[in-house]
Amino acid sequence: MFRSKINRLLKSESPLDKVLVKGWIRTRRDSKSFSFIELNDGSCLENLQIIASDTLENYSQIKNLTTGASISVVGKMMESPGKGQKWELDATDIHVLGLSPENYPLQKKRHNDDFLRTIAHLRPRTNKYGATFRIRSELSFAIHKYFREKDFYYVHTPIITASDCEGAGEMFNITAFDLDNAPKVDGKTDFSMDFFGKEAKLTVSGQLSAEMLALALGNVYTFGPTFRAENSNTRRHAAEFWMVEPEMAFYDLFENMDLAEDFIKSLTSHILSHCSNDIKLFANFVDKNLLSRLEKTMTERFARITYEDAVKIINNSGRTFEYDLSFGKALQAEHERFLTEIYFGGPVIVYHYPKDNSPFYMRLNDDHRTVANMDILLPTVGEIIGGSQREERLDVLVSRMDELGLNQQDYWWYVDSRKFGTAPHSGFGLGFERMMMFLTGISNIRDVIAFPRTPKNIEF
RNA sequence: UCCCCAGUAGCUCAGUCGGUAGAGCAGAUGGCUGUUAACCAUCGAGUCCGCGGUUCGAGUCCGUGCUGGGGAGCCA
Repeated sequence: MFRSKINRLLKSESPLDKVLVKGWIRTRRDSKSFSFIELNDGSCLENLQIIASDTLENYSQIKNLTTGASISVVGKMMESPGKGQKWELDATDIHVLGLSPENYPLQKKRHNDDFLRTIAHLRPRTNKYGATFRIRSELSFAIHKYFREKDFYYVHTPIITASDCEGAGEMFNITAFDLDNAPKVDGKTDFSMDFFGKEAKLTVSGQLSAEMLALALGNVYTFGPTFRAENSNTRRHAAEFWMVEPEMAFYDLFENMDLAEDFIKSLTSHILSHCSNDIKLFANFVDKNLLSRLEKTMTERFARITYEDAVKIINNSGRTFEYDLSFGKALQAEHERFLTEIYFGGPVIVYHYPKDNSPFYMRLNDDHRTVANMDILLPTVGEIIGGSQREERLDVLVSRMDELGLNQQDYWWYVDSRKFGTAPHSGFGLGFERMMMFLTGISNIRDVIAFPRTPKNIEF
């Protein structure tokens, strides 16, 4: 017999004679001659109310079922005489698939996020985390849909890499050596004997590879896992996270910004229309300002200011900040929050940052002191996008690499792309989990990843 | 890595001045009831995070370690 999903059943226009559902019990209440069972199968936030009559042959067993138990139910779906739900399932047959003893950690009341993190294997069974992971799935789909409709190609870039990309960010080493017995030369590990014949790492970005594909296919994007071995202990950082990195041939910085802004608006709109019930949960219980913030993001144009103007605004704000700011200094978290949460009260694009402290691949501006890059800052989550127009001029690129002390040999193929048919191009990286945080109001990145990896945390 | 906070029943928490552990929820039993985190009664439930110290006596004070969280830095 075909198993129905609860999300489909609840949308039914008419009663159904015989349906089969399977799921987990959220709660059970007794009445005089029957028992109410709230069943959830993960297909939606809502439960299906099951009526289990005492005429069922295994009623004594059913009466002892507790929160968390899994069952299979055959019955007739009819209009519910009670308030609070349109449909209910009058069971003709209930099979118990798995019991849930009294020490089942999840109860029908609210738990806090700290505790749920310690039972990451069970928390998807709660309303909030079920909703989170359904939205995460839908957001992934929305990304592919967006780019497909714009004729971008989805490309896969290596997860194992030999170059340390931007030189920024600690990387995880990977090796096939037995670490207690690795070959050595002059006291140092001899990576020429290792699997790849040189030191290998987990990628921190697919950008350099994606550029090569953009310079062949036109517009491309990557969407995959990224790794940082930074000892970051914050609610916004994880050691393993997902990043979306579009890369577009013949785009300048401003076309790059236009795409990034449209992308964020489109994803927001997609989730609001396709996950409305799940989003309502977050609007009601997690963040009261969620809907107005998302609405504003979709309809209003993002503010755009240069880094230099940002510095002026901050210094003329009349506010005192912990860190002083002048040209050349990095915007601190407190400055970014001021811009996006207070001064503009919405998304802000800050562009043309100082050349110093910028990576070698960002295109040098004509003023020779700034580069053609941009960050997009969102209220509550901070930086969600970092992007730039890439340096396509061979001579400028090479002198920048020299300036920063990078070895050209390590990037020979990247430099090659500027020797043969070089072209202006641009791209950006969007932090997928930070987008999830923005859309749900969830304040900790550990709560938008099923099994998060952070320093000292790899339990699940 | 630095600064701050926390760790008590399966869960959420209380615990006064240092005097030997107590509520709600969950569970079990009984009652009531087309219920909505149902309700009422009864019962069982503890390595008070670990180690060391002060004290006649430590959940409580001191030191230290571990774990978790918040903020900062780094970034997406």
